Amino acid sequence: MSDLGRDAVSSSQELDKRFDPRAYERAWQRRWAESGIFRAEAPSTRPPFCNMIPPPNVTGKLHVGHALQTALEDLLTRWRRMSGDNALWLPGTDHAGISTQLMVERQLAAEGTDRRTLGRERFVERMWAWKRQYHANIREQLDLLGASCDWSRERFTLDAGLSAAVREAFVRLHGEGLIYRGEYLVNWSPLLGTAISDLEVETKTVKGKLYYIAYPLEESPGGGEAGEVVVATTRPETMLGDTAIAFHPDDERYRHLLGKAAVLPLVGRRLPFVADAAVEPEFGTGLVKLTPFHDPNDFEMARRHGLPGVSVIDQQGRMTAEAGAEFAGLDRFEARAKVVERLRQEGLLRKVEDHVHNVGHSQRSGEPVEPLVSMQWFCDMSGMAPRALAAQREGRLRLIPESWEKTWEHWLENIKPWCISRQLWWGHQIPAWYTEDGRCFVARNVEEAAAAAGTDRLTQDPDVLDTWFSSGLWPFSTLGWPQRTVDYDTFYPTSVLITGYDILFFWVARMVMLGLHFTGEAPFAAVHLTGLVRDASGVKMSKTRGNVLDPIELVEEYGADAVRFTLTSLDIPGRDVPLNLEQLAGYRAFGNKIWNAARFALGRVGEARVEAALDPHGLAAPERWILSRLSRLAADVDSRFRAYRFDEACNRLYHFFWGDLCDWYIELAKPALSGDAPRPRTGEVLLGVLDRSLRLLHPVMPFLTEEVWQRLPGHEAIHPETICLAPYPGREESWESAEVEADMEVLMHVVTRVRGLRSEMGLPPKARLSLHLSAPDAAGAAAAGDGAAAPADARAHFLAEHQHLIRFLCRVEAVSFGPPGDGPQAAARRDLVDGVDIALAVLAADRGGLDTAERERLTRELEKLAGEIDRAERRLADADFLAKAPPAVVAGGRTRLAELRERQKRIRAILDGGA
RNA sequence: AGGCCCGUAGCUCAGCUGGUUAGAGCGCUACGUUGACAUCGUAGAGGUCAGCGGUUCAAGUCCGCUCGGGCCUACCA
Repeated sequence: MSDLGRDAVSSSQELDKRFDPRAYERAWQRRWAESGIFRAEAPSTRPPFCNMIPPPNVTGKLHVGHALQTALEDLLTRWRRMSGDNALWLPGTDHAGISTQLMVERQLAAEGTDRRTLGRERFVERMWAWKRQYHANIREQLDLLGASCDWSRERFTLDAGLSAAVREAFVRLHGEGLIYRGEYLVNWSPLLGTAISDLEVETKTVKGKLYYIAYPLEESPGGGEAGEVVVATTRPETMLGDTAIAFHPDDERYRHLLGKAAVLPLVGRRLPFVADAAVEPEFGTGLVKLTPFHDPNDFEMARRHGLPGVSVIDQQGRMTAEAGAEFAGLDRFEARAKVVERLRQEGLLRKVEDHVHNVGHSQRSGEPVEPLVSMQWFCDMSGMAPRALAAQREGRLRLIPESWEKTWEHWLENIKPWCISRQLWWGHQIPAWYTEDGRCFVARNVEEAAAAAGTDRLTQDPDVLDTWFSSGLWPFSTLGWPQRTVDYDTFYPTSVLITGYDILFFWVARMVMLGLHFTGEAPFAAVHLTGLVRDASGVKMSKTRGNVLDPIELVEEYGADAVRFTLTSLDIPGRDVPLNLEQLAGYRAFGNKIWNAARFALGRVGEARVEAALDPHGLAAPERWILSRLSRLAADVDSRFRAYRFDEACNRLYHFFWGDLCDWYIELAKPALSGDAPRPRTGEVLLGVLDRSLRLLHPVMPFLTEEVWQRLPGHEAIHPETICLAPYPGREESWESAEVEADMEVLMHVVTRVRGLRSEMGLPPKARLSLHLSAPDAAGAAAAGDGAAAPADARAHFLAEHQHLIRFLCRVEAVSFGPPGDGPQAAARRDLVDGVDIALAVLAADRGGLDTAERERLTRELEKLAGEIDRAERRLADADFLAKAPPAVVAGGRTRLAELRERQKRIRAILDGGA
């Protein structure tokens, strides 16, 4: 395949004293890419694992949210690849219609031109040039993050294959009557000059006014006095398009108006009264003016009552000729002021109130959306939604975390037609052609349309499709659909999708619906929804706030591995991701720790080599302990990965490496490695543990682990070339021993307590100490504890056997064993931990008195103990507790109480004696 | 209006199916350059787990309510 493993990236075989991710990250990414090790097989006999990148927009650079998703997707892919799966992570980008077009239009504006001047063809060329440039940036950024994508399968939503898939999907849906064209009220963005879907409308709470306007009643035929009615509105300019007035059918105040009419001020149109339950009697005056063509509610009501509508606002947000000569051409907000002014002149403005209400804004361009009637293409989702719901309910599609299920259900149960046409130039042009006499033919291409139309004098529909239409096909269009390709057969349906919850409806739901519709299967078995990345204080990142962090700058400063580890460990289900720099620095320090632990090991393991198998027989306790811990770690990591709890997996990896391996095992190994107290195969175990730790860490920290692993003598026995393809370590039951772990735990607790005593006594650094240990404890609690714990004398034996380790770790001059009374009488301090009696003696010359600070501390300790003893006693005196709690819990309580009492006694003795 | 999430140490957050003494990282304090690491080591201070009530022998952990914060969905013009 390649010469990947032949020599490490840096020429020297030894690890540099300085840890610097920049020295190797880029180089490894390059080597991996060149070697082709991330290319998936098709067909393959290995189990498939596939995840599709949520295609980033080709609008520019990746943000931290992308980095989070990349870290998780790469983690899963690397983990499954090492576990032997045929892993495919398919990369690609999205043409992102509106956003990309806006970027290029901004560029054109800076050059003093615009797209209309350029013309459609040249504009689209320009768009492609942009795409090529930014696409390269995105590839580069994914590389820097260590993404192990299969670039040979890269896709772009506008490339030929995907475009064919889009046309196929459109034609089929149209044939099934699910895509149709019609004139309806849509959300219109005057600034963008296009219709947008419901999802692209953002509701904002704004302070506005509520205008009360008097509408004179039509004079009755008999010539009786007419009077007036008052309606309330937030948008007076729309009155020019009113065609009726409505009230609630039960509203006694207005019932008599049924069959009558009012006269629209300024216009003179006759407005009939209608009764409709949608009217809220409590709001305003209980009378609603109906403007069917500029308000969704009114549109519905007008339809129910067979009322016409008048378009008074055009696609630029200006008043139309139908609004009357006085207003035609005015901007909608100018028109508002003018209408109000005119009403005031006419004496018809009764009242103006401040009013806080919700107004739909265009998500991309920010201005208030204008509901208006226009000819658009729609996709009817009402048949697809129930299938998507069923897939989730029946477990064919898992949402992780599950808390999203209700939201998912709510949206799908209230699905509305999807407006899929956009009045833009960048995107998939709608595959519909019109004859000169206006007939419409939907087809895969113009030839097909011409054949159907019987003429080639055809014009293609100028509109393009909503970006989300093509991305909705992503999981299968990228694999060659509608062709039945080998890739499709090998990888579809895919394994998992990782994306942000903000596009659950935009993208995930549509992929599921379209996937089920076209392929009969949910496009992925699980969706892991990540939170939104926020800044350190939990505030959403935004350019205007200036709190945006660029993932690539973070990689430069902290290294990709630290960025990945940080983001991964912050992926807590159902929570957003607060990113702070201290944390990044902390995980970079973790990298440093790994680096230095490896340096230590490489310098000390002698002739040992990494072995594929490690036999625990004949090993001493510290070696058996670390192997036991390692096996449990591997089991934990596996279960946490499977549960999508990457945060927990990271925490366990971190604490194993730093705590178990560095803080304890390496320290325990030092005396053995330096020849002071040799033990069997210490070097082999240290190297073996390091090898497996690196492999376990690799999916999270690919660069560092590869760089270090390549230096381990004998690593070729695990994989000849790269850690990326080395087997992922699993549980090793023969390594596990609860007994050894329990014994070692006592030893470690004793060591920690002795260090504590030493520090509490405020001794000079060079103070010479001797330690006397005894077990069973003098309290004679007779509590040998539960079955798992060793009998006390065996425990003493174990400690005695490992006294050289205790001496080394506690840095005491001498350790002795025996009944408590045998200890040095000059014992300055005594304590009890895990049933082991500790007596620490100091040479008189090194010892000062019991100072005030220590006296205070001990007094506080005594108070705390008293409280705990009290609680434990009361609990053990409770008959209900004794009767109902499991025996193990009761026994545990007794042991603990005995130990608490004993500690209390000792501390009292110290306070009395040390005076 | 409906739904979801959150309120645990100074900060950012863990705490799985309820079980002894509530954890981590960072920050803080004291001490320490022993031959992997000062991007370090050892020890330490710091929490009435938002509040109230309930279930239970036992509740950050389960249930209800209240308060506070965030988000999503929604056609009161």
